[in-house]
Amino acid sequence: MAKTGERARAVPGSALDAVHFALDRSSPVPLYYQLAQQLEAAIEHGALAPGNLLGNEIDLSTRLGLSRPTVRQAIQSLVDKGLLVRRRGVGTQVVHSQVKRPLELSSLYDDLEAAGQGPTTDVLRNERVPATADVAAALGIAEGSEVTLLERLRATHGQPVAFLCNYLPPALLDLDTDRLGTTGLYRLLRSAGITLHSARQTVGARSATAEEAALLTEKEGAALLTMQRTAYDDTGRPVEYGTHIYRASRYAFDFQLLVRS
Amino acid sequence: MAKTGERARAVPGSALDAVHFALDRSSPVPLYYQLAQQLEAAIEHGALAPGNLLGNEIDLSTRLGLSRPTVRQAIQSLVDKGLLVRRRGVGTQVVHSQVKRPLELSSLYDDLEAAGQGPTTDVLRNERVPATADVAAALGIAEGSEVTLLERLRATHGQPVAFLCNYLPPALLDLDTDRLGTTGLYRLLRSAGITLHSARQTVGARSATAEEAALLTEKEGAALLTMQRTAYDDTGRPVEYGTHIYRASRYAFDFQLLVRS
DNA sequence: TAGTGGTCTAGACCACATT
DNA sequence: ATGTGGTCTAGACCACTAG
Repeated sequence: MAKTGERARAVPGSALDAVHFALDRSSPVPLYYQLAQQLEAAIEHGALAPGNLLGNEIDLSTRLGLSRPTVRQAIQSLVDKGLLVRRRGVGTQVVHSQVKRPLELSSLYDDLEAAGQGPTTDVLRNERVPATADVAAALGIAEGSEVTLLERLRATHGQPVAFLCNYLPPALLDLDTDRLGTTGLYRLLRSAGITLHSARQTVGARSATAEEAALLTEKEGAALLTMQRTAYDDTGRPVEYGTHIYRASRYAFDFQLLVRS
Repeated sequence: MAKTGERARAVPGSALDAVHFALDRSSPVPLYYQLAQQLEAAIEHGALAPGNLLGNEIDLSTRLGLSRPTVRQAIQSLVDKGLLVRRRGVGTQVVHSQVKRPLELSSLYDDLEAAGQGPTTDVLRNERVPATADVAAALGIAEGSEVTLLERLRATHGQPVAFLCNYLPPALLDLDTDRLGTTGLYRLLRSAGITLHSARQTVGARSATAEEAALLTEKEGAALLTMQRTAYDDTGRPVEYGTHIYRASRYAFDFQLLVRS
């Protein structure tokens, strides 16, 4: 029925034919994940350029020796990441922009470290205190019950950047002051087996009080960026409540949002 | 083989037996989506309390007359939303916190309206101008090419809240100044068939200049919250670039993050 | 040992967009 | 009319967790 008769179909090639995929069925890594990673790598390093079609899922699955649902699962994970777009009746293509960094629960320490700023941390306080009303509400515990209070001053190149005040539920973990001086709180939580899952944040601004100004070596009345955050683990239990203030002259939040369909 | 003989198994009931699910196979709405919505409703209105087990997926699927993959798809969508947690060998349960609002590309207009603040908008400028270097870079177009410039002052109860400056790519759409006075930009874009997909934001703070102070009826030097945002559609093409300033005394960003696994 | 979710298969039919 | 992704089925085996 094909108009071109027996001639090989001059398909666009889908830009994916040149890419070699190596799937290891004996690996404990799921096949859909292996495929997703290799697709992502192909996009990242340019083998798949923005706008390129991926080729239909049926062909892809037979070519890879996988079932269509498995291939779909791989593709879907990249769609969720914002790297691919599906269009019914058209195909799947690479998004046109270089959107890369996903949204993250920003860790100030990691942010600064990634920027090569060599962050340092002074632990000002690390002790148990009774929970005030706002802290108790945020952590979902009784007012007056004991919580860990953590006050830290973070700096880069000897210049203060932020004052961090955090509260953790009782008996969650023992925080080693020494280790807090050399790493971030979230990394410490992670290494203790606590996986953060979500957080509620409020970001605002206000003028520095005299005390805050002295602490951060700003002038009284200087603009400060403020952030309150309650973080939850994967079961939805509050893990941390913090009140942070940042020198607006030296820090800003930078993040990427993905809109929920 | 059951130790209890013919007695009905005294299963915990899974708290889901009492919930009635109405699936309409003739509806154009996918079955997995119908199920997800009804599960979410059950969680929202308390029929499924935090910590409740959902019951295993096989039973659930036979009980609903669906296949397991379909039920899994419904459950997975709620897991992605952060409402459910899966634990291998244990089961699926409702998260322990009342995390509700997902992360959204915050629309100031919608935020204020949702808060019952009855926002008003003064359109100060709505015209075509040549793109400056920063605007051109953000929108991925040539410097000097024509873009739509939009300047708006937003207020509630007669009090200014924010000054919004936005740039849109050429020929994207014609913005009706009258409609901009009564709704938000994002809603206008949406009704024009443009679906936002992701955005890159930078949030900071600074002290108000004399002009800004006058515009927002603040004192010179007052703390302002600043936001720059580039928004992209679902193909990754830039759709809007904006520079906003907010009175810190009257506004803060409030949002929820979901950590990517 | 039993039960759970995690993964995977090999099909099927439908809705939508393009030609 | 054709080709695409969107949905759905009815199984299967495995890995992990619990008692």
